[in-house]
Amino acid sequence: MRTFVAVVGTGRFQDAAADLSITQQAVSKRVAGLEKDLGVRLFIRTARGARLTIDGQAFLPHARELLRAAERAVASVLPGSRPLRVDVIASRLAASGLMRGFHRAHPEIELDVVMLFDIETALDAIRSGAIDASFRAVAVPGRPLPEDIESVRVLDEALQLLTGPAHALAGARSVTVAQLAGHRIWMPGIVPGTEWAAYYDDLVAEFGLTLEATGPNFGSDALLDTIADTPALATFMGERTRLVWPADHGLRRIPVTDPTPVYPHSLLWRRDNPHPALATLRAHLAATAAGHDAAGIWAPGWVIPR
Amino acid sequence: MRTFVAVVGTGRFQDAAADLSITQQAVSKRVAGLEKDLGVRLFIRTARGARLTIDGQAFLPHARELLRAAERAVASVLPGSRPLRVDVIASRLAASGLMRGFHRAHPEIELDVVMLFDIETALDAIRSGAIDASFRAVAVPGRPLPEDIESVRVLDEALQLLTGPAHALAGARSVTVAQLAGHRIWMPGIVPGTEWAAYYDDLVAEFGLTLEATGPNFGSDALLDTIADTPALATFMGERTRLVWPADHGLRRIPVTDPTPVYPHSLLWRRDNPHPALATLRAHLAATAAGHDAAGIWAPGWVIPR
DNA sequence: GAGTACGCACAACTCCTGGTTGTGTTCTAA
DNA sequence: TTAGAACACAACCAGGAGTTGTGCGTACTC
Repeated sequence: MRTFVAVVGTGRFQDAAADLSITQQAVSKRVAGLEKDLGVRLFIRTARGARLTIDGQAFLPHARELLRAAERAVASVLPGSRPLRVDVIASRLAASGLMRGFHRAHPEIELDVVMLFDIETALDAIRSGAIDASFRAVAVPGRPLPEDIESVRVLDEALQLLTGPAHALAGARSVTVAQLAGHRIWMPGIVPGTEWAAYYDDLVAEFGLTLEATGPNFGSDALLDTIADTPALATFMGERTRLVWPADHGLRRIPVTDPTPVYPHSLLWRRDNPHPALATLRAHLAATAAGHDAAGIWAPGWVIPR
Repeated sequence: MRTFVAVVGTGRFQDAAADLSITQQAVSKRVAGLEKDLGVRLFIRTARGARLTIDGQAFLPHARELLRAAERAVASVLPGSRPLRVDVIASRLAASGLMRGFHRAHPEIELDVVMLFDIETALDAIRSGAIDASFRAVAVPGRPLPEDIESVRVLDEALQLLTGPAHALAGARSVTVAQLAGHRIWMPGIVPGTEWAAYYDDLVAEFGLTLEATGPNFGSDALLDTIADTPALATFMGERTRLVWPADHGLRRIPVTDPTPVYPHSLLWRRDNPHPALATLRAHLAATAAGHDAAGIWAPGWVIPR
């Protein structure tokens, strides 16, 4: 591909060869090989150089795109000036949505999103510089943040109940936490040992709910399918989470009150991280941050107060 | 890259090797080579397979994107079900803008845009199946369209005068063709022998204008630069053509009247071309087609009437 | 807690790919 | 007609990428 683009750029096999520091014959072989693989002729050879065929013209932008993709791939792991690398909690919550919003607002900023196992892993990765920032609930019970890590609360996301149309609560405009006792709430994909699991453990302990985390996580499609079809099951979902759901299969989102459980999202980063895009991300989140009134909400006691 | 993605997919070097029909050792070597080239570790090897490192997680989407780009590149020249391939006239006219509009309306349709030399080349390419359609002014003087080629007029684009702020006509709200006599109009990049050149030849002959096509075409940036800075020069530009011009350097677009020269764009295609996207393109153009009232416009006599 | 099975890495070897040098062919311009 | 420019073909060579064979570490099992 590189050779093909080089020939297009110079218009001559010879000059491309010089650019690539190989012989003209090698260029000829490479192009011939590419043409053979593709099954089409890419250049019209003339006595004054090489012109693109129509197939070559159609192929060219794709070849350039491939080279750009290769560059971005290399850049994504290049120590030094690599893209901003942010860890988001793997859940049906809004963190990845916030990053999508940031990307829309700053499409010029190269961004890589990863999902780490839990906050301990994330903190290690932040301290080692493997990632630049992390969206998490700060912190795990009983363990304060290390002092070289900074954090700022960026979003309190209320949890809503998601039910199918045949669920007993499907018609409710809102439900209280007390009303949820006795109903089966299905939360597959919660990994024990994560701060997300700790959050729901506390929720269960405090209000006597019935959460089932059984079964493997087949992805959100399968979850929504099951919820829609099973009258006895409901699940929790962040109010900001966008569902990818074909039109309307009758799924209901029902606000939870008395109190409203909120999942507190914080951004964590290392105090001395010099990545220029990190400041942009923090500014963006500060501008779009949203919380809830302290009254009537619930969060685990170990959450750092706003 | 393919090997890397295969290992991610299976979670085990062995299984990836089976998928790729090579040995586990070869997979190990490939991954080790990639890691060496990149300078980072991509997998954490365990006794139960291989997990991605953080770098590996960041790298993965880029690797997938690269493979998709490679697939699209191959597809672009694959005989049979390749993307719709459309030729647009290389000029400061609206044809490429129309294709951008089509792409916006139908982003799911794969599209390749090429620029052929002239309408003769385009007709040959249409007949041979090398391209599916062409935006052109039909036809060259004195030569009718072959009968296996269909055409439909999709856009009459009025020409406007483009001047810098210091040009003598810069303040005019509109100019007549007669007023243009004596002014130097600069049209670099017109290739002699094309139907575009024929159009301007006719325009010059009929109204006694002074068109200068001298000098190489350094691209539209250089052209606009020169126009903005040179009081004695102006150029023609299609009314629909979008300028890529930083904010406002004082360039003026001035409608031309008495009569208004219009450049007639037609879509040409081979009657028996079965490409499904071709019908979509024709429908899109029919829906967005725009013309001018016949009164007060000018086009060369050899243009096929609407 | 020892044995075993599994999974990846290393070593040695082979072969083919991809490079080089040398030469041929074709087109163009003087 | 001839000289030069540009790409293709042929022969050759080296290194890379594959194979087989083996070793080592880890985790499951009895």
